[in-house]
Amino acid sequence: MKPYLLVIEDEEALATLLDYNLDKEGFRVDRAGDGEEGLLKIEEETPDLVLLDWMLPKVSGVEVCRQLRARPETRRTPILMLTARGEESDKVRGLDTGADDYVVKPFAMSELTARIRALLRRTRPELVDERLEYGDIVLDRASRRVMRSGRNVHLGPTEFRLLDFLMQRPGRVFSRERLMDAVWGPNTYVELRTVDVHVGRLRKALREGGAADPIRTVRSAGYSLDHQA
Amino acid sequence: MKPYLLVIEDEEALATLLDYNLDKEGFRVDRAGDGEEGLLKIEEETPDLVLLDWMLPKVSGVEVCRQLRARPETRRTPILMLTARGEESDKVRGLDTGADDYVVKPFAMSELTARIRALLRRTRPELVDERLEYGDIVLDRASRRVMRSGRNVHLGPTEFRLLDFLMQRPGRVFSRERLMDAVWGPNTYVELRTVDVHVGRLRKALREGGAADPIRTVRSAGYSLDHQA
DNA sequence: TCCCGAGTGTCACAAAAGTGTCATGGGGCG
DNA sequence: CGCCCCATGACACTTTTGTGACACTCGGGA
Repeated sequence: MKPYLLVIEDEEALATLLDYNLDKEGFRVDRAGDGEEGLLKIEEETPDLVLLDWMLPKVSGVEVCRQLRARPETRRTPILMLTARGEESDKVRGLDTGADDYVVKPFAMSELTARIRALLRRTRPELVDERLEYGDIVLDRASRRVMRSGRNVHLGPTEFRLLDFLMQRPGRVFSRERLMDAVWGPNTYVELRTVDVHVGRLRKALREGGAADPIRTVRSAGYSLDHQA
Repeated sequence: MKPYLLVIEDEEALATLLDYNLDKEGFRVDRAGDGEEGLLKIEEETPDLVLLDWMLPKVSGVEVCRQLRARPETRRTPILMLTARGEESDKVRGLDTGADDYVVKPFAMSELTARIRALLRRTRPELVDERLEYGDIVLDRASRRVMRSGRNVHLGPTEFRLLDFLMQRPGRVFSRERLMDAVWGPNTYVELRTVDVHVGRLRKALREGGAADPIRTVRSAGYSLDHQA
């Protein structure tokens, strides 16, 4: 749901600051203290964007860049470099290292988030955009509205979050546990079958007016937003 | 189907935590309280990866490492060491004990799973990859879909797991016992012939639309996913 | 304060989908 | 030519999912 950023930065103070501010801006943030750790975390879960310090212990920023560009899963992952003033700046400016953008320390947090959003919009618009679309379904976050083929669909808050989540990765199957975590929050104690009920309600609302059911049930696995069949 | 991890750790609290979290991450986990028990369990069933505490009663972590490296079945089994801060760290860091990686306690669960996945990807990519292909058959774990020559193939949960398993080692022949273990789980009491029935159902589903039977029956031995002779 | 309506979480029961066994009939292989 | 060994349809049984009903909570308004 939230964009997932990985901050690879060895300077503890800066990392904490970034962590705090980016979290406040609505990003999910994880942190790595050096290039090696960063690469590992990336392997676990591909971030939506990487904030990368230029100078790093163990594996340098340039090297991390190179490796990310070499892997198919991360070839298109945006990389934003953090550089100190004067630090190899010519090379960085050209961005021929594979990074997509850079900021020079010290920088204003607002400038950073602006650049982050710009990069994200380019690669994964569904993460920052106010509106998600799938087939004839449109979900508008700003106005909290859902339309299907132009017709307004009324959803309760839970159904709205559920659809929002499903629309971020259409086709992918999510277990009830996963949906519970994503939609209800990770520390909620609710009957798992409650997910079924809400999926049912969402389905009913989306089918209003005779449209096809856009949710696929995968027996013994979960649900996905998907073309049937 | 699920990667099988063995946790060798004497600290009850940590072991339970690991058990719980790794299970949630989709691994099958077994636990041993000391090195001796660990070696026994490994002999019973070779794990896909071993999580090994450095300090252990009876047989130490280092010794377990050594013994695993000495046996052909486990020579290539990845070992991830768990060490307390400062504990023999130089020696561990060099990984000259035979371990493939290590984490220092206390550690974030996300870091641990990242490293586990990284190691598994290195040795057994088919265990963690999202998509398997063989000939014109594509199995996508994320969307839980199987396609043959672009046509969607509907499979029940058991047939899906069965195909998943067969696709991990195409061409190789598996006995009914082996398939039973892998697909039904090691503690299931079901008639062996049931495998035949499910193979039959899988075949039927895959032949849908006139395609050739991709499963080879090896008389008095088992089945394999294979081009027919 | 009290009432009301939208939203939620549970349950129970029905329906759908998937499973395990068995019996029967072929077929391959010595 | 016989044996095994396998393929397969039938079927009773389980498991999993869909859904309507219902009781509760929580903010507004009146």
